[in-house]
Amino acid sequence: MIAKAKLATKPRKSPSQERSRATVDAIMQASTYILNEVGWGGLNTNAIAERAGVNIASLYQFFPNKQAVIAELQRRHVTSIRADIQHALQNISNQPTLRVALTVIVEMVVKEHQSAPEVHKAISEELPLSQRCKQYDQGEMLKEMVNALLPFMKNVPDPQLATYMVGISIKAIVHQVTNQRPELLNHSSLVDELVTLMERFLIRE
Amino acid sequence: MIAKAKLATKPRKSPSQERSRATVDAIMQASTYILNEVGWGGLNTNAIAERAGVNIASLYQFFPNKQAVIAELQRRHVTSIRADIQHALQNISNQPTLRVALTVIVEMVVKEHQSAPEVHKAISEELPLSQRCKQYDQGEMLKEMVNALLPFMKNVPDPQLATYMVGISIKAIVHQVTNQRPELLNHSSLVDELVTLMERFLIRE
Amino acid sequence: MIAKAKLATKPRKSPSQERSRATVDAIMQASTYILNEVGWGGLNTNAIAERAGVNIASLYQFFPNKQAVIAELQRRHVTSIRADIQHALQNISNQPTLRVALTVIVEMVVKEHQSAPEVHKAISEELPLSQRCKQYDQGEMLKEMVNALLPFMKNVPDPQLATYMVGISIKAIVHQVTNQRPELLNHSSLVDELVTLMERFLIRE
Amino acid sequence: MIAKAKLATKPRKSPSQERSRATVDAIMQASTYILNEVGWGGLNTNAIAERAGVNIASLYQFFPNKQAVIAELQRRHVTSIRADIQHALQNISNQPTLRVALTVIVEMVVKEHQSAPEVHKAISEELPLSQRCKQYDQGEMLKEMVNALLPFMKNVPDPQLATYMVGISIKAIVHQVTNQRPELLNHSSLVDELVTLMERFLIRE
DNA sequence: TATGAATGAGCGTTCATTCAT
DNA sequence: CATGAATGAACGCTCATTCAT
Repeated sequence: MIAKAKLATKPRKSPSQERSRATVDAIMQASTYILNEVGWGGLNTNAIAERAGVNIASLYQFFPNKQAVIAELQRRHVTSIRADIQHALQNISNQPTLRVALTVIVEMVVKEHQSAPEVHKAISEELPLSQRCKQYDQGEMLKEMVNALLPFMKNVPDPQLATYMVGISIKAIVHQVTNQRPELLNHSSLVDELVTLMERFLIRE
Repeated sequence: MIAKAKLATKPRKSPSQERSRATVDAIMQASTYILNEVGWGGLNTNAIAERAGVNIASLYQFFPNKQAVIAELQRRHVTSIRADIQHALQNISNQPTLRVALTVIVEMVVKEHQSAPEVHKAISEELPLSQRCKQYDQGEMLKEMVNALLPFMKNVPDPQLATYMVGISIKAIVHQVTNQRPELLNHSSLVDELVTLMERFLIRE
Repeated sequence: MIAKAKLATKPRKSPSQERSRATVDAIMQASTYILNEVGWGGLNTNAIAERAGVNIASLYQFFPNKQAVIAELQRRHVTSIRADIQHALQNISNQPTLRVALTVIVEMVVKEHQSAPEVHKAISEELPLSQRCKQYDQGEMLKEMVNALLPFMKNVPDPQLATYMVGISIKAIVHQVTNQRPELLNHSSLVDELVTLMERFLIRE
Repeated sequence: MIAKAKLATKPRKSPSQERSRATVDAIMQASTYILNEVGWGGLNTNAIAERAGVNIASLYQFFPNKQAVIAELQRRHVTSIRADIQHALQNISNQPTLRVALTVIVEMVVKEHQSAPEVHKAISEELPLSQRCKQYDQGEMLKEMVNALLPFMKNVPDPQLATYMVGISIKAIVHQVTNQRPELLNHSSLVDELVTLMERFLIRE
């Protein structure tokens, strides 16, 4: 018997009282802990509740189902970095040179990975892609990035495509480096090289 | 109680007769099917056996546990593309220009994604990273790529790092495009642009 | 592949409400029933839960595994008779003659076998010895028995050994008689003869 | 669902050929090994066959089912010691004194435990009693023992009962000592004391 | 409302036994 | 007939979720 289901992922009620918020926070923290220490296979609602120190029935008073817990986990992470992202993107156009603009972007992505590395790692490495919130990976920033970078480009036949490629590359490289060779992030040469990779691609002379 | 365990993932018995090889093949095929149609969450040994049309106990005569089934799935995929990879890598140095060499590499990666796209997608998008075989993601090809590309580079301060970055970028972009915008692969412009991205990074004049 | 494993046998949760105590009791009762009616081979957790009228998952909320159920079964039986044993042992020294003292002991053992005969039979005949709780067979009472009987002995070269032998004999005879020829227990001659066997061994004139 | 079944326990065919005998022997040896090293819980036909180095289907050509394997194991053990037992029993009446006669019996029982200690331990400690062949525990020797010992008894009100008790005691003590304190068997005092226990019970002056 | 208890459905795995070459 | 393969029926145990106090 093979079946697939879609469930509501909205939190059941907004934690208005302090007590409630603490409970939800504990659930989020516990979920992150388990994802990192045990992995996706160990992430079950009973374990989350136990680790969080809340009763399993309480968990279900704040979340309609397991999916909602996972969704909230991602929503929180996205929210926590969205401000940074927005801020960075808006500043890009004001930068004097492409090099500076790209540096801003790269550093933003790095920051994104370092702000809550466990959460990020848990989400990006343990959650099967089918469990991911659309918003999470999907760069809404793409359009904004295109607009921001367009003025700097020279001889780029398809700016949209180029931006797409640039976005993917930056994310992928920063992600891999963060998880496989974090020591490289300390040497500025990585950021430099990343910026160079993009710069030479977007300005072709 | 939170615990993590590692199990042997080697096949239990290698099928010697043809009948059993068919059984194992059916298991592999069924696993792939389920990963694609239902996702990681629906991949359980009973479902695999049922879909494969074999008894669950037969599955366990050839695989000591579920992990081993998953591992074999990955092993087979890696094996099936390793030949192509080896061949491509050995030919790189013989290419006249960097542009041609890079094109060979990119096309190899594209081929890798297209040879068994469902398997590849299933493994790379559904399997939590902690379930992946080490060999799978690990680019042994990195060293070889460095050697092959080194003669072509100009003004690259850290060829090792550059190659690492190039490798990640190509994989990431081809992967994302394959899964999100497969129509782009038909227009040669993507490959062209990818090659351009790399070429301008490795030859800086 | 041949392997042996030891698992924790401590109860997982102690039932705090009355409802759950009833559940645990039902599980114990069902286990005893199955051991008696079907035997060790039929003692599986699903059957226990079904017979107890509780959900299988409930069973596992109070017992971490099957072993724990079996262990608890034994623990309860031991506990239920320990009081009698203690009481009897403490009274031995106060008896006027060896004959009376031995009678007390024998009657205690008989009582032990009759207090919960099904449980006792199930445990002692169906449980492979490797499944037994250490405490169960282990006579802690040996030391106490030695001390109690010592003053009565005459010409016994090794009182320790003699007590050991006496203990084994009483248990074995009562056990076998209980299970094979229970009608003998009604005739007081058996107890008499048992006492005589011991008396003549411990007082040699 | 609770059910109980009785199956035929006769070997399917007598191993006439040499090859066959070797196979059966290997199966017996493997069963004993597993019983001792893993216990009753690990004794399954697949494991037996694997350990014996024979195909599982071959096992079922010599034994109709698992019960038959177990039965044969016991039958062989009984057979291997029956000669000794018969011999000893027939000699009892010819002994000059009760003390010598009892010594013969005790030494016979000791020998029985030492002749194939693993087999004996496996059968007596791991096999649930419901798996035992009737013949095994059941002393047919009882009647013979009564007859043999009767001439020596003095003032024993119920010789039948006394013999029954004596038989149980000897077996139980030797068994326990063998398994718990084997070092005691070397000191002759144990046998001496055992004989004394019986002697003073059967001759009351 | 917070909590201990409960549960249906199902998953990973085993085992006694039979089939087919 | 010896062997690899196959299988039905369980069994131990878990998990997402709900009930009841």
